[in-house]
Amino acid sequence: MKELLYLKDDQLKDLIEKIFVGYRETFSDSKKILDKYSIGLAHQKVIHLLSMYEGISISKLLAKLKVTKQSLNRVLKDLIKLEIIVFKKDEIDTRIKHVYLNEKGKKIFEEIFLLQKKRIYNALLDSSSEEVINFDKVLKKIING
Amino acid sequence: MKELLYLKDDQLKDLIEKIFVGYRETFSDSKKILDKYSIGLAHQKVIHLLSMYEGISISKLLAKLKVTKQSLNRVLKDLIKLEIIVFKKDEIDTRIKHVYLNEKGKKIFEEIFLLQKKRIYNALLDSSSEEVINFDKVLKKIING
DNA sequence: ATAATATGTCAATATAACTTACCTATAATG
DNA sequence: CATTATAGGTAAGTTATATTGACATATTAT
Repeated sequence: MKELLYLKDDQLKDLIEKIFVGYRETFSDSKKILDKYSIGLAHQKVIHLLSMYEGISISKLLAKLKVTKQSLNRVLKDLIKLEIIVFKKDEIDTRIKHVYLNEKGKKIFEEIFLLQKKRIYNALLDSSSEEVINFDKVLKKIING
Repeated sequence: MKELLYLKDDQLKDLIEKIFVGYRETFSDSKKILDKYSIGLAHQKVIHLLSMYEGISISKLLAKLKVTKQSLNRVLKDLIKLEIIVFKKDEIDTRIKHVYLNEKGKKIFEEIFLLQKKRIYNALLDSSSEEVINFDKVLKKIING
């Protein structure tokens, strides 16, 4: 954007609203499935990360979620009750706990993801690969702020 | 993306995580200012929309926020106590209430926005105008699902 | 031996939202 | 004019998610 010399506040406000709405809609499509298993948005996020990062440690999960361990533990306890996660101690450093979705957990994730990904999938399908690459690029820059 | 024939689940998972992180970071930069006025994220969103849509009606505000009116009213009462919003009845249909930020409200919004926009501003500044246009395009497609 | 790290837990509180129910005022429509 | 719809408000109780602060245990690193 250097060539434009300025970025108008109105454009920035508009983008901020869109980031909010995009997030909200992306994480509300799968609500029916969450209700089916009596879990919520916090559980969905944890399951999502467990699917992406199999065997992630508690501290890394905390770092990705940016919540306190008290908050995360409530969610993990619910997922244990649901019988969808398992833990394995690190073989070298036994303080570290690795968290995994079991088969049931993976199935439930697929149920959630099937609904959630539709919105993104359709948006990308309707875009050129360059548009998609640029979307990803800018989003990454926003995150790395 | 039609030319690619498929979109991998891993790419979609990654984007969904980024959408979450992008939202969270975008709405956490201004926390210090919110604390200063003893308000929270819900208030920030309302103030943001009032800055974008001056004189918006209650029902349109509700539609944009997608919350219940009980929830919105808690926030509006706090903003009234803070003395930063005013109402004007619609001249034609007096059932309709238009909501405005007053001068104090506009100043507080600017304080919040100054911190919040930096992240987006820098990301856009570091991008080509085509990247920015494509980011906006894809985000719009995600929203309009 | 001591300090740091990884994790867990108890208790209290805060924030933002929800459901259910009911209310007033005004406008639109037959 | 009577009825219905719309715009908005309110009360009570509840839920979801997160916080702070304090403390505890096991293990690893120095």
